[in-house]
Amino acid sequence: MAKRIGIHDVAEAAGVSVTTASYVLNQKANTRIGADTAARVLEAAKKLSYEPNLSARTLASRQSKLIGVIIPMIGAGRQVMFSNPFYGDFLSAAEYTARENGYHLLISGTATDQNYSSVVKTRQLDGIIVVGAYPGDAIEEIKKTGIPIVLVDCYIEDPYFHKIGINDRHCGYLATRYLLEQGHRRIALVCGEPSGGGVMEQRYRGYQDALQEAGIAHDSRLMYAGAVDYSFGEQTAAELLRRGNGETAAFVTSDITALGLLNGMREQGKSVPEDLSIIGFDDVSLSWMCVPKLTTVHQNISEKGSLAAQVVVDAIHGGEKRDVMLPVHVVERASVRKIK
Amino acid sequence: MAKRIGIHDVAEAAGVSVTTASYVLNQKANTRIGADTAARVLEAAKKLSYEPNLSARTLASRQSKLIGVIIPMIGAGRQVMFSNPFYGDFLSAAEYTARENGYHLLISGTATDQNYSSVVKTRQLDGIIVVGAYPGDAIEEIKKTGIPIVLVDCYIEDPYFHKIGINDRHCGYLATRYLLEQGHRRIALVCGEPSGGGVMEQRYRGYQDALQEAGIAHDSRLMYAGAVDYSFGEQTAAELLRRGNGETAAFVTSDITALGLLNGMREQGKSVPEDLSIIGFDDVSLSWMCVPKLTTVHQNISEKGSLAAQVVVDAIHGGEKRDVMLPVHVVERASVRKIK
DNA sequence: TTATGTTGATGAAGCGCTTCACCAATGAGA
DNA sequence: TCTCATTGGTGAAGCGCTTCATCAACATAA
Repeated sequence: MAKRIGIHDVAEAAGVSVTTASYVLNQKANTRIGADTAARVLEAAKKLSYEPNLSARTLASRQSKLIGVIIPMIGAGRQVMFSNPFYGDFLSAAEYTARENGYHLLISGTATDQNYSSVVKTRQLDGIIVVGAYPGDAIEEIKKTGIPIVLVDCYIEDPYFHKIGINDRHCGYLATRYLLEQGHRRIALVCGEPSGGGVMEQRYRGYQDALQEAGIAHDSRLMYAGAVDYSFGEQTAAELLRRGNGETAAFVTSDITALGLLNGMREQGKSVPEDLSIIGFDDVSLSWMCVPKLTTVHQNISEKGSLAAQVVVDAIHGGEKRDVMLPVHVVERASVRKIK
Repeated sequence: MAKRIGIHDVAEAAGVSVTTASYVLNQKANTRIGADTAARVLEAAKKLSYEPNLSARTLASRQSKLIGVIIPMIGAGRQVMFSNPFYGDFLSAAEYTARENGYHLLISGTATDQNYSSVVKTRQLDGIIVVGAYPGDAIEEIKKTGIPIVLVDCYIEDPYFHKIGINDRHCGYLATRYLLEQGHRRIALVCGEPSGGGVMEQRYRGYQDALQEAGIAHDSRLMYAGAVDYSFGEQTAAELLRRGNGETAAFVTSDITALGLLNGMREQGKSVPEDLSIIGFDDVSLSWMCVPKLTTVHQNISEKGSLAAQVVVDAIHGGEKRDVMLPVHVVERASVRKIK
């Protein structure tokens, strides 16, 4: 383990003071350093392959260059954190963009919404990204620390937060209208808990909007609410057949659940889209990893992740309040059939 | 943003010196502090809801309580980092165990094997977990930093590294033997690049072992080597039918690829397991998220992730060299049929 | 009595970096 | 000539914590 080389060594090698080296290395603005001096420092740093000690930097500057990510709905224990591939894609993109901006991501693994504010403090997080929080969650606690917070897919009214999301209500409307356009009249809604002010509630409303527009009375017997996972979709297949309400199509508010429903139907001896048309939501990779490929509401998950990182970085640098709505569209594949 | 309270405040509140507070808070051994004094400090810390500043701690103690994770095969750009759900499960478990031990995980998102040693230095990582590295990778660089390194699913002969894995060769043998036991004779092998000394090579060998044991000559025309992803499996379905070598079964060395093959076959108008039996590898959640459910070689991914974290933590604390082989077994589901 | 431990607690020196306040030198303006 | 900016650069004080060396007080052994 070679002797760790510090800024002191760089300064010495370049024949300048530590202060000067620090200024150059940090490309500080409003600080007058001659071009040639700067070049000398940079060269020395490169030659010694100097790597700054971030702990020291953080301590002195009060900036950790670390961004926290909270995903409240992740499972307990050491179970499936990314059961929904949405998060994998999201995080991957966020990580990339954060890194490009000189930040690292600290991902909260367990249901740590409670004690996450402790991490914020101990690790001196510069900013934080929260995905899918419901009103009433413990974000308020973090808010107290005063760092920028970006809410993704959250419907929390508070000007303090930056926001990124899609128009979930409109999405629900689009998906349902698409089904209607294909001639369907009895349309099931399979979704996560549609209460509590989250995205599910919005998508549910959109579903109602479309039905209403088409002059179809809302029939609560066509609603199947439960978890946002594969199993619920699978169970719903059985339940749907048991109830026998004659649905010809289903709007499922997440691809993972849609996949469960699709496979569940097949296990029940039914086929998709012949016996039931299905439209999903998210357009995760899973949606084309099945037969038939899933028709779904596409949202650009990578873009969302990347933007979340960008917004939080900008906010850290004093950027203004952001509130972004990303575009979506229905992508037609093979799980919906047209009926005359 | 309330004034940040430090160890100084705790010490003051407890009426002791900062040193004493520090000793108590860190539960330092070999340090004589009276029980009542310790209690006072702890109480003060709790009352003030003191959270240590990890940067300061890291700087002073040279321990970051941060563990790096490198996954070399992740994609470029902001694309799919966790395209293979294996990683999600693995990381989730590793994160949990690390956290339980007072460590956080720093996950490398892009193909940073090159510059990762820079992260090791700048963030002062205490240890590192490397998944699926091939010999010749830039781990040597990191090795120079002297921190404990745990290699997961790697076949690199070097006593410096701790190792966790499964007996991939035996796994390949088990999977193939299972197929043989079900009466199959012409068995395709669909795998990632079986060269370069990685797990794929081992599984390939196991496949050969089983064939040899059964007195079946190895037929290279039954081999399909390519990427470890869904698309390759899908393509292989077409290729397999094109070649027309009469395989009745396939051993696919990863579930994600197996799923691609399974769905690909269906798209080609064939059915599984009637026209082709498939056995996968890993037993990721995807393997039961399909119809028919996938027969596969089960490995406990969560256990692997958890153990990786535990081993690196132990190593940081001076634990001895570990070299663990986790057990595996074939889990029978519905993608393999018995032929007489 | 003195020497020797033992227990409980502390002062102060950093860890490697940032940043404020300040300084020396030079040029411009009057 | 003197003053006042401007440019280029530096000294030193921390950031909040750990940890080494040291100490006071008291008990025990000789």
